[in-house]
Amino acid sequence: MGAIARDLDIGVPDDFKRHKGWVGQVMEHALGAESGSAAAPDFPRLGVELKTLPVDARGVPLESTYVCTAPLDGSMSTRWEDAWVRRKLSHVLWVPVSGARGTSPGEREVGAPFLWQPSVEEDALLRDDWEAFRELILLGELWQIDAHLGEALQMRPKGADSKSRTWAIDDEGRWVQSMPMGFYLRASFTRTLLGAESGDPEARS
DNA sequence: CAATGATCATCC
DNA sequence: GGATGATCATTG
Repeated sequence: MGAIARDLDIGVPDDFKRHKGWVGQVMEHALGAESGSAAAPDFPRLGVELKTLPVDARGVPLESTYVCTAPLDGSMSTRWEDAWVRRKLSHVLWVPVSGARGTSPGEREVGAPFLWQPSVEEDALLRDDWEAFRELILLGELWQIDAHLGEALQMRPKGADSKSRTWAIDDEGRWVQSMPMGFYLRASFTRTLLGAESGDPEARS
């Protein structure tokens, strides 16, 4: 990663404490992704999202993967087919980047990227989780939501800090201020995507 | 504030 | 050691 960044005249930080998105930014630049912070795919003409995936030396994901914000204001779609989460995950170019926690950004190593489209089974798994979250969100039962829910997809806070607030609708239909939440893919799920690539039979099970 | 990009810090 | 909840930077 350090060599790639230097080629692109991008600075190489000593750690991620204040540069959490650095790997993703460098890869976007390196691969010619266009969108920046816009709500569009990284490769608009291809409809492909780019996601880096931190993995350890064995190729096992170390972190969950952010997908998108969860709308808590009643604007969430009713059908999975229309879900923003689903669109974002319909075509993903995964770029594994190795380095255990503590490995400096410049020392991280890029692995073999692979283009992924959810299989029928994966789509169904994501759909089940999403529909359960949809129920809680649309019923306004936000207090029931935490990161323990969901087999593949989970919901976690997604704000500048714990004081961040967004508008939501509670269980009696009232507008309330609530913590912004996002959808994330569990590391256990992304691990199954890498399994077929790793050559490790155990990783596929 | 919300979208993009994620990892950190701490608890279990 | 892994997962949860918190946090950091940047852009429009």
